[in-house]
Amino acid sequence: MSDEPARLEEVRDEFVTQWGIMGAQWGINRTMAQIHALLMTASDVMSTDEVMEVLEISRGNAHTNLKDLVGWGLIKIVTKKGERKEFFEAEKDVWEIFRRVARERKRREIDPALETLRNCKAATEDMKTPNGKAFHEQMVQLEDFVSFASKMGDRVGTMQHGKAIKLAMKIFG
Amino acid sequence: MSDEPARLEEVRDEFVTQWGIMGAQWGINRTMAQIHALLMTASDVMSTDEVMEVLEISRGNAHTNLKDLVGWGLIKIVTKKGERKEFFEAEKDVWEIFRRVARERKRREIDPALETLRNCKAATEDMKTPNGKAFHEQMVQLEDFVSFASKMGDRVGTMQHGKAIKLAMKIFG
DNA sequence: ATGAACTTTCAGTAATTACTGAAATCAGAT
DNA sequence: ATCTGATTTCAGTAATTACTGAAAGTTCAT
Repeated sequence: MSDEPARLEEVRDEFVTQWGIMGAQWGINRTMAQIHALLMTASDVMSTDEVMEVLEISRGNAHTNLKDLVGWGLIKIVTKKGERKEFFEAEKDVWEIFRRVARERKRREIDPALETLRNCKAATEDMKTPNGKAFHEQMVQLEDFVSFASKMGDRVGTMQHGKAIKLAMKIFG
Repeated sequence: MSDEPARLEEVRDEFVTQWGIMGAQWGINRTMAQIHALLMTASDVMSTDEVMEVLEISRGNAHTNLKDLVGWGLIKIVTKKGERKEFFEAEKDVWEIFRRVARERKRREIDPALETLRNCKAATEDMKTPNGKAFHEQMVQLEDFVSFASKMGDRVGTMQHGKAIKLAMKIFG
């Protein structure tokens, strides 16, 4: 039986790899998801150089993706006193991660879709032909649904963990 | 003021384009999303050739993406009697679309992630070092959350529109 | 069996997206 | 002002993903 630290590294590697694949299936890029997985399971903050080394990626790539993760609110920059370098630390609370991803995806994906739907709805408001009316009605249906999803996103995004758990129990308990 | 059919075509084009962009931001390919948008707003079934013509894409491309959409359960093949050709028709009910997408994404993305998490959890079950314990705990947290999400997906995937509305009202009303 | 109408596959190519590495820039210490 | 240790940018390149078009396959009528 191999020693524990070595086994841990192996398992962690598997996790990082799979998280990367998963990220890629969603719209997120593989490296960004891998860095996130790495930091989520790091026992301490990491520097850009450490990330570069572990994942064997270039400085530019590491830099870009670390900053993107900061943009998503999934990791934050920490500075050590006396050190000039930046270090990174991931949010580890799962509920918090979910909230931030939900908020960000809503902002980037749902909101623009909603705008288009509203345009298309408005532009066909007054149509009289059966086709025009049918199209308009489809836009109404979509807009209703997506704006509902958007509101849910807002709700969840501001909900505390405890509240969410209670709510979940009520629904699925 | 231009005539209604022409205006409708313009608006519909905008919708198709934007739906394609949205699809691309999610993991779905642009063309597939465009075809879906096209069929969702079609007043009648469409053939492969019609789709090719409207979107100006090749036969191979149209074919592949139409079949993928069938695989997602978002459109279905209809045959007209006397005609040998296949025609396609989209599910237009928004709730039904949502259910099918939820079901499919769960199957393709959530379930495999869950398997990895369970592996990583099991592989670190017995660890004694602080790092091993911390990693294990993180896997437990993630597994709990993702399996919860998975269960939600199942629930929603089998829920009827009316039930869902009532539930939503209870939560967000 | 032959052929017409249609569907499916796939090798080659185009388009898109991600990554590298080196140069430019920045910020604090001397 | 200069140097040092770091961050940021970006032109060029690599990798990935999507698309084309033509050939092969299928199905049904004759």
